[in-house]
Amino acid sequence: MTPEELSLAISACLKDAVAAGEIELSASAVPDEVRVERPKNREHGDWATNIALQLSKQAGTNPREFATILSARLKSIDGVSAVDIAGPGFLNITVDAAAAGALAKAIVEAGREYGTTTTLAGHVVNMEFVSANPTGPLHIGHTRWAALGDAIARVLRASGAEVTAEYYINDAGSQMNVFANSVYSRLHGQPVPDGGYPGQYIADLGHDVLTQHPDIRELTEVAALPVIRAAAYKAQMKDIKDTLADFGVAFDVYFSEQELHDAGAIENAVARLREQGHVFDDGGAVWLRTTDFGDDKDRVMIRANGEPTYFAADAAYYLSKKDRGFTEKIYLLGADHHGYINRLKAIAACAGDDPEANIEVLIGQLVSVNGAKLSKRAGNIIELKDLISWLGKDAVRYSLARFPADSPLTLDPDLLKKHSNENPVFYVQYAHARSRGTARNAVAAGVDRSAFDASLLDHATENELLSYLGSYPSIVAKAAELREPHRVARHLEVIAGAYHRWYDACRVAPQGDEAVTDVNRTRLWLNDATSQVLANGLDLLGVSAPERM
RNA sequence: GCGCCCAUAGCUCAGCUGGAUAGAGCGUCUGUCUACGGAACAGAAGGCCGGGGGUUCGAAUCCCUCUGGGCGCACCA
Repeated sequence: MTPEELSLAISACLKDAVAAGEIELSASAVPDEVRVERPKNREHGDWATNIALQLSKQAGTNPREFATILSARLKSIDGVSAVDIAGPGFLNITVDAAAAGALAKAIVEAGREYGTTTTLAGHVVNMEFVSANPTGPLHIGHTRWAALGDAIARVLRASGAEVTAEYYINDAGSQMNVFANSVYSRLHGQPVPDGGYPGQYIADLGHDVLTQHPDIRELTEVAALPVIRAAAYKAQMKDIKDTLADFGVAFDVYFSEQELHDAGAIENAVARLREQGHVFDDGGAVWLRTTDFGDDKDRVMIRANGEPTYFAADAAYYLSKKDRGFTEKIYLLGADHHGYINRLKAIAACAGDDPEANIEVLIGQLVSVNGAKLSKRAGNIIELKDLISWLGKDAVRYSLARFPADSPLTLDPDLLKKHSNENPVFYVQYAHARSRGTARNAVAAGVDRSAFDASLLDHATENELLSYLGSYPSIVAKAAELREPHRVARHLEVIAGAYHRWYDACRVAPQGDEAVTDVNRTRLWLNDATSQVLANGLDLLGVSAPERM
């Protein structure tokens, strides 16, 4: 019995009680699923619900009386062995071992599908993240969004959503000229101009350009710059894509801002928004009246000099997403961009969309290193490439994915550089490796999965492990709904802990020359079910599940 | 000045949107140890959940306020 099945059954009992007139409630007040949770205290049964406390007031009765009526019906649920009323009106439910244990077999049979749901079926999502400017390598500041955004995309897909992961390349602005100028200067052995890009990588890019265009230094500045700009951009973009690939992050679409300009999408966007009645002219500039939709001030789209603003490109880009059929556009931005939320939402509203439903801006706090913010001047910029080579992809991804985006994160570079066991990723990965090792040993000792008797999984540690495996799908669904993949990571740590305790208490393989029994065979099912859940969960975080460590 | 985010164990952080005695990892201390790989397990110490009010059966969680941090307020990109 899974917690989902139990919660559905409880809801059915509630509806029956209402229909029978035992409880006075309107039908709409009865939830379709009654949340059950795992009590911290083992004496409080396997599952507990506070539904009586929540609904008794509406029902015009007191919680304990409500609980008493409901518990009489809950006892008749197949697989429920006891129902107790505790404290102010908690219902503590105990499930018999056979009903709980059946889950082990179900998980193994579901395989990679276990944990996937259809809770977000029908959602067509555009998930934009990273979108780092192509003027330099990815660094630790981008790493959080890469790890988080990719995990969110995976969790959404696991919940049935259709997700396109997208990277917006800001390849149009004046920054690209600054970028080209910087490379040009380094090519000629000159210091980069004021406001240019410092850093060794600029010189390295210069070398790249030089190998492709050996005579580049002979050209005049005017002739050389466009060539440099194109070649350096290409090389830098390749570097970014390679790094992301090493990090296990795959984008479905790399979207070029320049192509928006070239296709006339900016003018088109202005015209469309004007049609909607939200564009006005003032002081020679063209404005979008974003204040109609909660922005602090109206935004310029076309400057008085005729040049479009970055904001205009944003609007055109939004319309592109809309035209491509995405009902939900998710933006993952750093906290330094939180001022964009209102104007992005206003764009959606001006385009005739519902800013509540069709656009979602997720803001993540910036990563700091030893309390200092990251800056080129402070010299504490750490490239993603370096992080991966120091720690490995798995440790980096896991340690960033196990925290919610809105928690400020402080990293210690010394700790980062040493490959330490302090990272819980090893705890989880080890649990997986250990379960695989256990299976290998069991098979070698003649244990197979030819028999399964769920009632034999009656040890306290088995009860605990089964309950955590059982709540895994709802954790994934919750993670998708809230865009919080860290919930999956935390739950994996809980499962790993329960597995290690079970491992210590219950052997799978027979000891010495003992005969193989159904206890061994049934435990192998549970062992393999745990491997499966850990592997499925780690995959959602983009972390590997090793057979050996 | 206005706005958004944050404050929980010595450190890094969870806390399932209001539930039972606030948790984990690391660090410190003590055990398990002829072992299906110990990267493990059991236990101890460590907390006025930043301060103060409020809401109710019940608050780390919701509301108000103060304090202390981070970030943002362009015809830049």
